[in-house]
Amino acid sequence: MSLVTVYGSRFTEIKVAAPNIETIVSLSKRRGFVFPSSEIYGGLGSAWDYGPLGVELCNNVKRAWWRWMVHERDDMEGIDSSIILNRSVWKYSGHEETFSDPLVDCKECKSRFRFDKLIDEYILSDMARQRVENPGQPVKRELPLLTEGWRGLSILREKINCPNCGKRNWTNPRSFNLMFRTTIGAAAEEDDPNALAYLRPETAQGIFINFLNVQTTMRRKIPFGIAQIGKSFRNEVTPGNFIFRTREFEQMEMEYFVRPGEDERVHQEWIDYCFDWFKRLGISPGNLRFYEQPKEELAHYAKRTVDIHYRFFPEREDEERQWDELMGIANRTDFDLKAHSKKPEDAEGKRLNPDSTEDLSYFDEATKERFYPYVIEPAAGVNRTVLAVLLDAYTERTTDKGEKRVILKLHPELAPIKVAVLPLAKNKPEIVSLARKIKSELQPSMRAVYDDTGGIGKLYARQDEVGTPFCVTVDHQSLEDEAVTVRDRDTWEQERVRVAELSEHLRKRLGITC
RNA sequence: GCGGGAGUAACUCAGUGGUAGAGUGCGACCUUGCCAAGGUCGAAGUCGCGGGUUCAAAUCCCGUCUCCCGCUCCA
Repeated sequence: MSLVTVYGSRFTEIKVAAPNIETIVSLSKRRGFVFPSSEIYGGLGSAWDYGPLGVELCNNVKRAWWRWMVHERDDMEGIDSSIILNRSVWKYSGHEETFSDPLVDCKECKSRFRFDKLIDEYILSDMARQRVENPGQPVKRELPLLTEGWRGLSILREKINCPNCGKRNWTNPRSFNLMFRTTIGAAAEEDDPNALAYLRPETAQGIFINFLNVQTTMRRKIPFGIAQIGKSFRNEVTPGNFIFRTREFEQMEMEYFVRPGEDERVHQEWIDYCFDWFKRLGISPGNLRFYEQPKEELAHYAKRTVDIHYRFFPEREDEERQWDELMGIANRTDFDLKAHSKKPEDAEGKRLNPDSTEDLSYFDEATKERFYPYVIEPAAGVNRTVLAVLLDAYTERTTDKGEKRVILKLHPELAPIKVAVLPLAKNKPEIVSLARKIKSELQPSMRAVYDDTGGIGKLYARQDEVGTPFCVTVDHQSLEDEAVTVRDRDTWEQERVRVAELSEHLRKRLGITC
């Protein structure tokens, strides 16, 4: 097939804009990617619905991840665990206790503070004061830190003034658990502790509790991983920034089980492997970076965590604040498998987990050793990935006529629509029916649409704006030479392709192999 | 939760007490046929919601919800 440039580039400038989130929100709504949820009832804070194009994009992101993470590897299995799990899962994973923020309010000025932080600050400054006042004397720590309970309450009441207004009139500390609660059983009372259940705040626990099921049924040897994609729910104190932080979100998580001692090396391998994935999705490396979480920020289960950041907020002045988390790759050690196992005992021989019926340790046949595997966890958000992909693909181009054109340079694998078939003359029935026929023939192997409402320029512009990689135009000549024009979204170059070879031609350029 | 800003058509917005508007987009038809062409016609908003003041409220007042920015927070 010969490359015939029927029509050369007609743009004078390509401006890769640094779009702010507002631009993407507007485009998303206008073109059917993302709608504000429950809009006709005034909306629901921080909830978004994916429209016809958005759901295609989401599904494509998930499919790409699954293929990269599961199908292309030899050491991976997938599962889909339920969202509501036995409450004990969250008790022993530490989420019931740790996944919450204790807050107090100043009744005078209505300011709100983290209770534990106030106490910690007071104790540290009190210790500093002792050092100054009694140099050389042993320093007395006034009270235990938060991990030992609410015993800081009297300190708060007696010694801490509101940092904002200086008064001392506190509410009781209240625990804001980030897990959504519900009750199981239609007739259960809302506050019945036996009926209490949580919506999962992470998909990981569903993997840990199935570790043995997967390992034995699939006859897996360590190292291997289990992947899962699914919804999670967190009652965030401050959600926001479009789909960046929502209370309901979708995660793509994988737990990779390794022998203790090999965890640090494998962790680093996964960090690099994951970074490559985002590059593979077409995201510019200049908008990606690594972020090593400082020790004090680490989650309760993590030994080391490295995040992959995306420059979500390029409009912010403070360079550091332009970046935020896209994916976290954590070394969770053997914390979770051990926590869910019935075997481990404390110093006095008492079982640490009296509720579990299984021991989730692994027996290595080669070395005849039994141990709890360490876990490396790459966890990414579907929604954040979609947002990053949209931001990164957004391009503005100024044509010769000075018109601004929006082009979404999505990776072909992610594009909601792969090809649009457009008749050049819609008042010629032969051309229209040929175009419709071509569209029908492409349909089974790729997402294809037909459109004839408008001049050709408008039809191209519409497809550019939603990231369709290819447009196929059918003209008078097509009726004679059985060939059509394939127009490229990024270069606007055209080539003539025989109809008989069209499907294969497009599949090749789209990278569709199956 | 506090402070500030905002909410009018699908999108971007004008409209400071007197009949609800523009551009874009959308639909139909005519004309045209390779980068948002032109023309004609059309659909679409109880001006976020509730109350109050007024002869009359998108507009003034009170309440409330939502969004944005800042504070606080963010496995």
